[in-house]
Amino acid sequence: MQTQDPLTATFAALADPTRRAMLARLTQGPATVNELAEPFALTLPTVSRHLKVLEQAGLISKQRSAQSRPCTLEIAPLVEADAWMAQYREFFTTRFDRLDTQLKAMMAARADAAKPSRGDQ
Amino acid sequence: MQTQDPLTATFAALADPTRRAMLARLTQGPATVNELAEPFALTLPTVSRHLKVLEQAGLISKQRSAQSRPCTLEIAPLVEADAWMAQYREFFTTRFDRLDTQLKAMMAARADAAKPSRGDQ
DNA sequence: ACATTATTTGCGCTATCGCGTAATTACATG
DNA sequence: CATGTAATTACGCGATAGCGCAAATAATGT
Repeated sequence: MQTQDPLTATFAALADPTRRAMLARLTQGPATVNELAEPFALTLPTVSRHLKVLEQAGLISKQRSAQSRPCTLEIAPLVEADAWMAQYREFFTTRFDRLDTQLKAMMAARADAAKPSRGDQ
Repeated sequence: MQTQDPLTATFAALADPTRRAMLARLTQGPATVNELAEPFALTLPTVSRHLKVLEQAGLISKQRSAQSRPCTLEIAPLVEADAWMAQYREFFTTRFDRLDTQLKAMMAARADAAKPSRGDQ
C-alpha cells in the first residue's frame, strides 16, 4: 500500500461494506478486534487487515488495554472527506435550483397550454 | 466489476485522484472525453475507462453531440454519499463538544496549577 | 465510398485486494 | 514456566484495477 494522499486512502477505505459496517459499529463506542469481527462471517486475520486499512486511513486508532486492542473511531478523515464533498454541495444546490426553475417554467407552460384562450391581460 | 451497492461504487469511484480531478473539471460544465483527458499524462483508452467507472457509479452521464460524447456531472450519488456522511456528522460534532469540554477542563486545571498559592477563596 | 475525428474494446501485463490457513507475537494467569 | 487468549504476520490463491498498445466502432465531412 504505497503512501497515497489522505482523501484517496479515506475513500478507498470507505469503498468496502464491511469496513463501513465496522465504522458504524464504532459510533456506539470503542470495540475490540474480536467484537468487531463477531457480526461477520470472516476470519480474524481478515478482520484485522480491514482494521489496518481503516487505521492507515486514520479512520480509527487502536489503544492497548491488557491483551486486547480496543479500536476507536477517529473523525479527522471524515471531516476532510466532508470538506471535499462540500465543494460539490454548492454545485448541486445550484443544480437543484436550476432544475426547480426549469420545473416551474414547464408547469407554467402547461398551465398556459391548458387555457390558451386568453390574451396577455 | 460485479454489480455492487451504490455507496460502494461511489466511494470506489472517488478513491482515485484522476477521477476526482475529472469530477472537479465537470463542475465547470460538460466536457468531452478528449477535453477531460487533456490535463493528464494518460492515453485516451485509460481516460475512457475512468469515465466508464464514473458513469457506472452514476456520477456522470454521457450525451451524444455529433462525434463527441460530452460528459455531465450527476449529483445523485454524491447526495447519497453525503447522506451517509451525515450519520457521522452528528457523531463528530458531539465528539468535538466532548473534546472542547475536555480542553476547557485541562486549561482550568492548568490555571489552577499556575496559582496554587490560594485557598478556595 | 473514403478519409477524419472521437471514443471504445480487446489483449496482455503488473500490482493490489480480499480471503483463508497456518504460524507467530504479545500479554496475562495458573 | 506452561497455558490460554487476543491479535498480527507470513504465505498462497483467485479476482480485480489500472495501464499502454493496437484494433475496432461511430459519426461526420469530402
